Amino acid sequence: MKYEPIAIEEKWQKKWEEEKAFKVTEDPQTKKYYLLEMFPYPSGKIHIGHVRNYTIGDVVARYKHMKGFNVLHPIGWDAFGMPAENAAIEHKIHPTKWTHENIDHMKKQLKRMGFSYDWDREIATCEPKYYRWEQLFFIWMVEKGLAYKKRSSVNFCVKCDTVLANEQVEAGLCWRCGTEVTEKVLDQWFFKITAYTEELLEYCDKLPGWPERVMTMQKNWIGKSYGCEVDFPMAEGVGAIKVFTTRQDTLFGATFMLVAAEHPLVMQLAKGKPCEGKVRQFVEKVKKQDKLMRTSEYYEKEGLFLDSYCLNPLTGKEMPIYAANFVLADYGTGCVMAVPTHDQRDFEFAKKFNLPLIVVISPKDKTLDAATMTEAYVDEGILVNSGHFNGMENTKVLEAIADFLEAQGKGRRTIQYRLRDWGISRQRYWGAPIPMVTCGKCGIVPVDEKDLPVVLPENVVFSPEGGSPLAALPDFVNTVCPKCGGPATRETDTMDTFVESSWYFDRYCSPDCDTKPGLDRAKLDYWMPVDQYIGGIEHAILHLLYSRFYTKVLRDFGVIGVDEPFTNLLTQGMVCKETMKCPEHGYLFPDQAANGQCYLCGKDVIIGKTEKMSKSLKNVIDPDFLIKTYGADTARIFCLFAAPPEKDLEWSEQGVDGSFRFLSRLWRIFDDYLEDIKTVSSASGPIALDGDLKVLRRKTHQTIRKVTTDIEDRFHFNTAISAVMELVNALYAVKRPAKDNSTALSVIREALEMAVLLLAPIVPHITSELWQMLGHAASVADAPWPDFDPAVASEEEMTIVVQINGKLRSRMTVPVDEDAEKIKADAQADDKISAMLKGAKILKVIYVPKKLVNIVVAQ
RNA sequence: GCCUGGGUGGCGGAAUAGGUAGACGCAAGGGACUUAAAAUCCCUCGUUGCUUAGCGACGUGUCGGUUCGAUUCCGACCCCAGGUACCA
Repeated sequence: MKYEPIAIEEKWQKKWEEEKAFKVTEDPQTKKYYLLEMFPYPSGKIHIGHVRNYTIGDVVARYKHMKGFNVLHPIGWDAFGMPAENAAIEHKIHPTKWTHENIDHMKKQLKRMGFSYDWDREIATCEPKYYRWEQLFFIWMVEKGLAYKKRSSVNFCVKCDTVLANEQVEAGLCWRCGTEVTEKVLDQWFFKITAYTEELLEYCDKLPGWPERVMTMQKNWIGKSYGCEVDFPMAEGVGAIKVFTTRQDTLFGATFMLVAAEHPLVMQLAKGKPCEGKVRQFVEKVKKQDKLMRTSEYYEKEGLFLDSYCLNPLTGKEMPIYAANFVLADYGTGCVMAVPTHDQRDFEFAKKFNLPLIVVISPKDKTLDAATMTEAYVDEGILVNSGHFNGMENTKVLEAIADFLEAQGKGRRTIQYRLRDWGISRQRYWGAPIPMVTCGKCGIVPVDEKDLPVVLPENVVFSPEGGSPLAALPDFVNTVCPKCGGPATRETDTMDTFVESSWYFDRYCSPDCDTKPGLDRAKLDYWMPVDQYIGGIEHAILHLLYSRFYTKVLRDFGVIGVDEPFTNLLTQGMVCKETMKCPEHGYLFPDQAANGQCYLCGKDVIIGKTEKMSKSLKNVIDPDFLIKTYGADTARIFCLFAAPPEKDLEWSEQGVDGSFRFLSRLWRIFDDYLEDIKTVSSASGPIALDGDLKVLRRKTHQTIRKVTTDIEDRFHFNTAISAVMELVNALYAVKRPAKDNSTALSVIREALEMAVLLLAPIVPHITSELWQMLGHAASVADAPWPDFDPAVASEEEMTIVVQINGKLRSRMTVPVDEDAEKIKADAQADDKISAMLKGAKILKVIYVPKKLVNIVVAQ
């Protein structure tokens, strides 16, 4: 009988669906395991990146189930977001329709992959029954001061009359019409994530199940730094410019002051002075520069003197004040003291504007001359020109200068964080409405809890020059004030989609709960936290940090009982592919660029950078062709075999044949032995064997050991699969035993059964079928994970490598329990070795147990 | 730019606590079976040299260091990828 993957897969998928095979409920008697993969945005079709992510998760879910856990493995849809709105503008299709069609299609694709989801828990974040609770939490956050409004700037295209996402800005121009992007200041809603900074930071060291690198990234993102806030009094008039610095050791060398161009202080200082007009022009120009670019080391440093001076608080010297493009308004105080001798950017600026340089840190081995310096001296050294701090090491003087500033009342120790509050306002349609109302009398008032949800209206018009569709709907905008009953207007901004993804894992625990607060505490207490979260490394900071924050907020509301949402995190690498672009028609899907030419105009396609697969870059591969040609099992094993999960993968179909061939090979050897082994039972316990049967049985148990640790300890499915391939190769190598040799056939049967059990989480369809063919009534998915017998798995001999001065010279085979001294002696007595050692002086002999002997000789 | 990772044969990768570099698979070449093809099975397969059943040199992005011994640890550099707060 031939391996027919499509028929087998459809048979088992139908059975799983009918039986709701993966439906779970709380069971206090069984240990729970909550396995979660990051839910997908319903962009249209699943791509290989999804297949990889969800296959990894499915293997772990199925493995844990076989290990006896009560496994929660849910799926849903991150259904709000910009692509739906873009589709509405470009293809005149309503986001609701577009989203639901995409969900329907992608759901079929996921089911066709055989993933073990509890589909009864499926959620879509665009449904009012989901986001109504988010609106409730929003109101509570407003009450607690955790959500507030403040002025903040956005990218804006005047022609399209719309706010642009960073992704929609291409080289400073609007992606749709090419108009230059401008800055617009709006009143926007923020979540006060900074209220939890310290706790978020503290728990970075309390989550051992997270990858070190993600924690490092989050810590750096929060960016706690210790320093001083120093007052620089204005030379004329009153007041002082406050500056945050971590380098108070260089304070005596501060010779001028830099203010971020967009800082309000800039226009205040220039006001009424001859330079006012030029300053205004400069500020406008800088606002258009990309923030990333303008702070870059290589970007032209620009500045403009504001015709004002402040005083260095320690030297009393006058410092000219400049507006500068390389200082950012939103970090620290937006003002920077410039120390040109010890900061490269300040140095370049000083040279350009011919500003004074004072050396305050001197290297130990030479003297610096400010007049002849060609670059800033940024290393450690001894303080000079720094009053009574002269002679002290700069790294040790930080505390002393901080004390001095505090004593003099000229500054104070402060802690500065890089983390900013989370701006959640979006001037878009396809998102959860913010449940607030503006009343002329009462101000900004929350919608009454009983009036939730504020449902997103359907009857909107989309156009490229649209502005916010919600703001154009009088029926939606005009309402009554919940407080005074007078006329009022609704908030027309919607929430950032990261808000939905900050609590969807809670909702999965009680997806149908329709009583306040939408989360059933008893069920959450059973399932939460997520035991294993799996998703792309690209979410290392934003999504994961926001989810951690939101969890703490919900905890403080008493809605949930955990401090952190995810106990263990696996960040899988991305599936990447080169991008393809037509000079006229923009990015192209792979099948639109056949033969290197655009399918529309025939122009040569430009091959771009290799980047993560995403719909906006169109460098996606639809896995349908894999499933159609080879079946879901091949697609699954191929994705896993290609690389370990945490590694990035540049997409290539090379090797998919090999994966299919392996499954066929497994099938064939089963088919071959099936008649002979049907009636024998699988080998178990100690059996006296020799020859290739002994080798096979040892290999079988070594494979169980290897696969178990590869999955359990490090999720390295590629090496687990290799190990099973080796076992199958060993099965092929065994001489066919006679039909009445039941001992031999029981060993064969054991090897075959173990291969099926070990592969069951990876390729569930073929293994279900083979398991059934062996005569098992129960599903392989419910079979217990096998244990190995250490006695059977152990080797009797080992290979010891013999080196001379670290170079491999010979090998020998010795019993595993051989005495160390005997091994060392035997190594030196070895024919090849003794010949090479003739006349040499042996300095020492190193024996690394079970590995090698290294004989060190005089050269 | 900044923060975080990564770089090993023709290709994907393996080497789990510093100890045999290249497991397993793909591609390629050769052979068996076949009228033939497909499928299958077997063999070879890092580079290079020599006196070629064998023996040696070189080899894990580049350069340097630590060590008896470095893909693994340290330093500098190059390249690639992710994030960079409105893609998700």
